[in-house]
Amino acid sequence: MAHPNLPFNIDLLIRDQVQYPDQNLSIPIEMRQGGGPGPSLYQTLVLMNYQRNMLLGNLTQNFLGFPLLTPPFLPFPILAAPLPVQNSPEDVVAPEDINNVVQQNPPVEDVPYVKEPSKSPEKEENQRIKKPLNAFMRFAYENRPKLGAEPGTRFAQINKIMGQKWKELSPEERQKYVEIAEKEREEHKMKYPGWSPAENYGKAKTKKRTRKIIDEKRKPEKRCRARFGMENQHLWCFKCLSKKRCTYQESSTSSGNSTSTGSDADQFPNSTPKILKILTQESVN
DNA sequence: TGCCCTTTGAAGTTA
DNA sequence: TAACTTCAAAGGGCA
Repeated sequence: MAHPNLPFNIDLLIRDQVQYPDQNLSIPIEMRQGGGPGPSLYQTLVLMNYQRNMLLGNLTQNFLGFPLLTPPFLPFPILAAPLPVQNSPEDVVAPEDINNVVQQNPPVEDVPYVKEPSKSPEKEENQRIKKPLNAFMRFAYENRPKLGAEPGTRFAQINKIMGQKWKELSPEERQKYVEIAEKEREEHKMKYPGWSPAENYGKAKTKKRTRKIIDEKRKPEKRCRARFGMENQHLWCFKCLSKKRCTYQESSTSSGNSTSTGSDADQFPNSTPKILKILTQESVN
């Protein structure tokens, strides 16, 4: 049976692998078809590798019309040539010639490594195209190590210093980083045409920061510090004491038992119309 | 395990 | 067009 998406007969390939098990093909025995139902591991790997190369569009460097299998996708070197679908008998590489053919067609080394799509958030994090660094980020990236901060210094503190140093830069020095950032941005556009930073929305690890800002705008008057004052810290919730988000706020937010009967604007006096919309939607939910 | 801290700026979305 | 939102980097602290 020829696979409909393959330009060669994979079953013939497997058959040939299986027909000459004693001719030192160097294919691990566990990767040969064992006679059971379904494809063998080797067959599966061939298919996976073919699909990968189709995705990469890298079909130029191959032999007998099929890209070579290369690490890290296969734990062993390719030792047999896949066969064209409409192959004649002379097109078939005899098993004893396979190693010669492979030597004349060394595995492609410069195939870019593209990870297979994965459902895991961590792998998605590694796979997504990241935003190019802006001028300040480039400056901070290069100068953080030079700052010589003591081990254990919080990055929040380091970045405060970086922000201060950024402001202290002369226009000429700052322009240098602006130009680097612009160049990188252009290269990024060339490399990923059509990509938009919005594609990463919701994928970054720090995506919740804004929610906290919204929450603080939402009920700034209800935090323990504001409610009871610094002199009454014994009345604060433990989260406020440890400088975390106020327990009182969280409970009043989630329970929805607001005592206010006024308008949305009354409930969230410090909110902009946009934030009000978000907040009122959340209140309904 | 993953959010939080903190900075500036680019680029997107929304009103 | 202004205002707002998200995300780039870094690594320790903390729930």
